[in-house]
Amino acid sequence: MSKVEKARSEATRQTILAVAAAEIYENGFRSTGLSDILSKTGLTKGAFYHHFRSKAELGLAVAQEVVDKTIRELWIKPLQKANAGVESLQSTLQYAMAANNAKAASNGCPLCNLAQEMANQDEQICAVLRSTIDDWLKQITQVLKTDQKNGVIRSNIDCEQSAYFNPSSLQGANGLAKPYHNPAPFRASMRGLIEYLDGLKVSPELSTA
Amino acid sequence: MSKVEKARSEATRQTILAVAAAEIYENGFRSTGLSDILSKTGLTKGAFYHHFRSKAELGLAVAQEVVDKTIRELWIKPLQKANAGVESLQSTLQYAMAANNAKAASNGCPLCNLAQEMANQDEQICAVLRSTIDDWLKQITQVLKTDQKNGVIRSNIDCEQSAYFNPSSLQGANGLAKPYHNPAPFRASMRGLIEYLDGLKVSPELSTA
DNA sequence: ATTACGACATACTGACTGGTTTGCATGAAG
DNA sequence: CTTCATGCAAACCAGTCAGTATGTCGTAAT
Repeated sequence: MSKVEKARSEATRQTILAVAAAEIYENGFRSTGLSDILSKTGLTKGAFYHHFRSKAELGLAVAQEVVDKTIRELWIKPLQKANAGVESLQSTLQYAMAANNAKAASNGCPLCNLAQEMANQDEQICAVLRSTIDDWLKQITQVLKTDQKNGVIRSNIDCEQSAYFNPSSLQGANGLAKPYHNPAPFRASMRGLIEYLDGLKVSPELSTA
Repeated sequence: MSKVEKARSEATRQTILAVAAAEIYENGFRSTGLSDILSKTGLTKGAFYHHFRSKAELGLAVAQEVVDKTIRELWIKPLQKANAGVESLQSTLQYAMAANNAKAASNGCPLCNLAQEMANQDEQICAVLRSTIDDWLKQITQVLKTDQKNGVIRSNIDCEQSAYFNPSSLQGANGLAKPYHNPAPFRASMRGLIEYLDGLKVSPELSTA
């Protein structure tokens, strides 16, 4: 296997992964047929089953190679810079609010979608999602504790619990908005979450006033 | 059609509805085959298609005759008693927290599940879910406004927006907990929501301290 | 030049899906 | 006692699904 061959092979695999992730994001895992993926990639079943042993394995790959990475890139990494505090957390939310549009509103959050659909169907995918969420929670907890140590947020706050509340509300904002097909409910919920975070601060200044 | 016949017919319809709702709640609409429903009811296809014209119509019926009613009974009605305020809202959340167990954690919220799965698949179901949510939001808004008028919660609170935040966070708490198969994440998120509601009050006394 | 293997394409299979058709039992109406 | 619609059962149908078996082409090592 030459380097050129290997690269081309990996490229088709990535093509399948990307298209599958997009399709699953929009219509769900179960509703996405292999035929949908194949026609959109221009590939055939032979290609698919050369790279994946089953549709379930594809789902797992999407979870750990697309969804997980997306969450880390968009939600965890921005919190990893030095001295990141509640403000950083809030700015990720502000950004998500601004970026949300009708299509994103209908589609929701890729992580949440998978979790929702596969919770009772595929334990392996659940495990992947749990590890993603766990790391997300850890990062938020650290951010809160940093601010707590710096006297930015109140000392009686349970940082772990408050950390839970963040991805939770974010998922909820996504989920509630889906049947509305527009970003308004999402944004309203997000403003609520931002206010909640304001409430954690020692001197609660309403940033959304 | 005699009264006896009519009653028996309606009974089988309700049987189908109930079993279908349970099955959909656990595994989703798409993953629930008619065969699953039929075998669990002991009925046949003939019976099913006598009462429903299609599987889609069954989904719609489940949405408006089971899910909608459940939400109203469990979440909206408790807020309709006279002088219901934030405390009433918080006690519904406390109740949900206590009632949640491993199975409920895995299954999530029936409304959220349907919304999540059908957002891009069935606009009629979306419409039903929207009307349920809308009524829910209206009721919460009224509860908040009542307390606002009574000076229980702060006057600068945007009641509509805060109302959105409630079902949203509730759905999120359900969604986040699903892949964990246990109630802990759900409860942590719910405590966060209860604290948020505490924060709306004029004199914020931490009820969860 | 030959062999061998990786990267796919083509064609096919069996299971299962939602949906239809037809038949039959029962109880009410004339 | 017959007639007839209702409520359902049983068998069947066409389409779709994931998955497989086999073939082909290009590259690369020998």
